[in-house]
Amino acid sequence: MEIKSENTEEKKSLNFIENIIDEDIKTGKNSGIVYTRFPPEPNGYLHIGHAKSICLNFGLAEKYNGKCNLRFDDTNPAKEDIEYVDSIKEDIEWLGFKWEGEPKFTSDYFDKLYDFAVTLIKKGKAYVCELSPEEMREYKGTPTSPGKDSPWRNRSIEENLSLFEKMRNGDFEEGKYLLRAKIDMSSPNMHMRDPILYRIKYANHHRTGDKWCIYPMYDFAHGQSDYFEGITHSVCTLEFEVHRPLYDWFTDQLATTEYKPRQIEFARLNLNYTIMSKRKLLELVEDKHVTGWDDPRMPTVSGLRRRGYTAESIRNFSEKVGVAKRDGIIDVALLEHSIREDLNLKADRIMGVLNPLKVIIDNYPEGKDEILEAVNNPEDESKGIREVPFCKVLYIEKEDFMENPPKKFFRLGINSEVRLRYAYFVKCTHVVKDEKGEITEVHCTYDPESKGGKSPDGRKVKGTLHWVSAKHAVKTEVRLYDRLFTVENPGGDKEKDFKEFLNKDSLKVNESAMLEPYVKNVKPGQQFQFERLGYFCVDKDSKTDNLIFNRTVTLRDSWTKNNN
RNA sequence: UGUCCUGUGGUGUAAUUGGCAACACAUCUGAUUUUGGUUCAGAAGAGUCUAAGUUCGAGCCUUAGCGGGACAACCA
Repeated sequence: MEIKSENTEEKKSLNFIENIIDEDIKTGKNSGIVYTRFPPEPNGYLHIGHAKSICLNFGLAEKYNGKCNLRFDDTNPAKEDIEYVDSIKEDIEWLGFKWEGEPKFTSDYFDKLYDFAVTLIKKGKAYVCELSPEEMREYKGTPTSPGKDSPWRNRSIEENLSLFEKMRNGDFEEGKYLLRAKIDMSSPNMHMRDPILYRIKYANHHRTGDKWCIYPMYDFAHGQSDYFEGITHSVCTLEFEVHRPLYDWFTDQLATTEYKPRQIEFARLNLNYTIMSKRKLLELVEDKHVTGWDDPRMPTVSGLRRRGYTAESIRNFSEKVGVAKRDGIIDVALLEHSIREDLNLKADRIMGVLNPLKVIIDNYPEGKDEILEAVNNPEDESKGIREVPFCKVLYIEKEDFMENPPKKFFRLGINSEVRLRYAYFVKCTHVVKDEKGEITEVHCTYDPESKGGKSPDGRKVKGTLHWVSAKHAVKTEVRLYDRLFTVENPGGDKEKDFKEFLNKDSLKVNESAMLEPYVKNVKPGQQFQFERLGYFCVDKDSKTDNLIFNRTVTLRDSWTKNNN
């Protein structure tokens, strides 16, 4: 009793899907197997909402010793493209997940699905309909009023069989005929009102080419694909909830054993100050509001990656947001917390000045250089130290100097003393201004005894500033990103287009930041903390002679936050 | 004038199945600090949408309301 807590790892509460799986395992459903799948349509890039789904599906498989397939839901050749297939694979791998075997494609099952359709026709459960789109709408009814039977609903099985075959053979023009399931036109669930199984589409498919001119609809493909692959838990988002009876209807027709996949719906991820709709993201790309799918302001996986988000931070974030069935909006602050938490431990620190202000140390010998030592990462001693050059003329951040500072300003002001990190204590004596009254030089004296930043006589200073030696500084481009939208829910306004809420200042390019010479041989993708400023990563377009850094996120800042 | 889903601090998720509402983020103090970062200590903030009922006891069960969302693409 007294030692019982030893291995009583406090039980982490399960989400509702895990509860369902636990129950299924307990009752031996589907032989206790857990097999999930992530089924993107290759019509756009993956975003952070997909990342949540990926973490969920692959995570479930890992947790329960199961498997997870990657399956491209490619039943609509008009919208899909191989470019998206490739980016999706790349993103999933980057996130750190491995799908079972080869990637699967719904198009792999076109033959099987066709055969299944024929079987349904033979059972009298499907028919060829020739209602026009307008008529279809009319016959379908509305959510609050029942539909009515199609006049083509009672063709003979032979006729249906022959018409369907002609549809497949390309004997009809596009849109002329449809294959529909015969279910119930008066069902309160619109999806059960004789849903469309196949439509004619003379489009070249990115995998099957011109082999088919009829393509199955989502509802006629998804559950069946799950079934063909042996999926046990088919996790999808809430909007498919109303499709579930249809999912079950088809898989019931297919099932010959005890095995049957089960669809479970959860609430998709929403983030404030951003949009998650693929259509809208595509619009931003096409209208050039951003530079591409991987623009660092985009909530896409590739955008976040370029912005400097780590896979681990995204996985942690997905864990933190949880899984449930109620719709909500997550605060981006949680995402930002996740990346700071990760980078605080991983990113080496360097000093860089975004808005340089020249500092001249009057009592420092002209022409003298010194090499100072700086700690790379105070959170990780194994990262060691590096050398930073120091000399008479330096740059500090403009914001770090005020002629008439308010009382709690710990930084540099006339007659005040601060520490230059890893260097010396300096005291400002006077400033030089240009004709416009702008400060152009800050003159200081330094205390030679305080080398390394240690107070020689126990004297304390409140502020520590980052700085860069002017002579050694590397001028670089730094891209400062801010949220893409100015309002919390840009997609939520029924009157206004979401693009009206675009933040005009979401990108500020600073081409004259000064960085310590350590950055000379950085490579794209490398990440750093610029001390006191934030986390930055080397952009993919960065070149040795033309460095480009992206700001991933600022450091938490309790000073500016409380002062404006 | 329908069907389905869903209502717990500012936000998101819990409460091991009926036992005095917990965790994270955000917020605010204070300490430490060669990053106004990190870390540490602490505070404030919900009585669980409403009403009635069952029960010794309800966030969990029942009923009725109310709020939010989804569904009428030959999209997924």
